[in-house]
Amino acid sequence: MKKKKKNENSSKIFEGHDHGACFGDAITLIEDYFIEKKLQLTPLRRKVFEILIEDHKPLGAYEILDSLGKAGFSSSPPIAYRVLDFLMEHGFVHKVQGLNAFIACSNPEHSHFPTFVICRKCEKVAEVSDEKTRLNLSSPEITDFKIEKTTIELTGICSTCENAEIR
Amino acid sequence: MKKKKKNENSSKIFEGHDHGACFGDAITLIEDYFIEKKLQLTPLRRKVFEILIEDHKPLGAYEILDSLGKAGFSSSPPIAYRVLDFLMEHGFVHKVQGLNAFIACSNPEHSHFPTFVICRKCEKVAEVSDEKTRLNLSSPEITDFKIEKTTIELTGICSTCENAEIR
DNA sequence: CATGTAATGATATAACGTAACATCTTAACA
DNA sequence: TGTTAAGATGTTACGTTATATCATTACATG
Ligand SMILES: [Zn+2]
Ligand SMILES: [Zn+2]
Ligand SMILES: [Zn+2]
Ligand SMILES: [Zn+2]
Repeated sequence: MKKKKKNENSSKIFEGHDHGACFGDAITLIEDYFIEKKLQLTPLRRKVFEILIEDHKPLGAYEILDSLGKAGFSSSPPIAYRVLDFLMEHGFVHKVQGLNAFIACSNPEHSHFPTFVICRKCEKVAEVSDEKTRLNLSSPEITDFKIEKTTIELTGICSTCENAEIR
Repeated sequence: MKKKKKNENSSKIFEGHDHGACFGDAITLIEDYFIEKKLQLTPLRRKVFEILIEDHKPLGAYEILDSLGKAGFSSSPPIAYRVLDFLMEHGFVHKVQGLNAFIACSNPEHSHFPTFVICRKCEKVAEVSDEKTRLNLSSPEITDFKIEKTTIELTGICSTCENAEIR
């Protein structure tokens, strides 16, 4: 199961990738994690995660509910929110606050404080590990505060969209 | 109008401050800015800003609407959202995404990418200038992206609340 | 069987936000 | 000064996002 890490040496966060491998790897990873932690990867939870990892972009709760409905599950709001909360607790899903939407984690192997880079034009979203973009939290202003969770979202325009805008 | 800057040498971001001076300074600042930019600081806009600066904490749009209603203004949703958008455009108000709430800027003199530090227990929120906490955005991952806006929110527990939790 | 616990289902409603259009005010200008 | 255009506010209606609450199912344990 040891695959080459995706985009390891790339400087382009919005590049494509081998999504088949990405999908398979992610499923394996969540299965293993759930077994190890003695959690139930129920059909509902699996389906929600699959919907997110398949689309590989942020989806609103009600979009997820639509998909769930089409797949034969209940599609009442609490269903989605409960499962999403659960998956978020365990680091397999993040919420993109600026879009009121949810996205499968691109790198659940790391315990991390992810940064999301969001193009306002093409609406692509990239998750960047905190190893790459790191807040300077050493300033004395923050020493009397214990950080439990971070929301870091960078909105702007990707080079592809910017080049398109110029002409 | 040259007052000593608030908390200049403090290491505690959740400390109190001279709110009378804070309020007065902020009003003066926004008045001057609006004159300089030939913008209308109308009664409605002034009132919304006063509500926020007075409370000095994040308020939901509907809380603001309540206050507006009590002050004799219309309290239909678009009123608040329009004025908030306007004040945000000019940097006098920020949205705290994690709370769906709005807060007066603590430091509108700077053009900045602010960081918000949010205690989940006492719900106090501090705005920290980007001069203090700065993202490392030099990583090649982000060089093909032009950042226009940042959302940086650190949620956790302040030392006061943590000490209270222990006993 | 009785009880407990985890997960899911279902209804209703709260909270947040916007589109569209009407009315009123201000600033600019002939 | 009256006309006009732009800016600001008001109003209705609606759309979207999220939660509270209670009911049901399934399965484990004593
Ligand atoms: Zn992640
Ligand atoms: Zn783009
Ligand atoms: Zn600010
Ligand atoms: Zn606190």
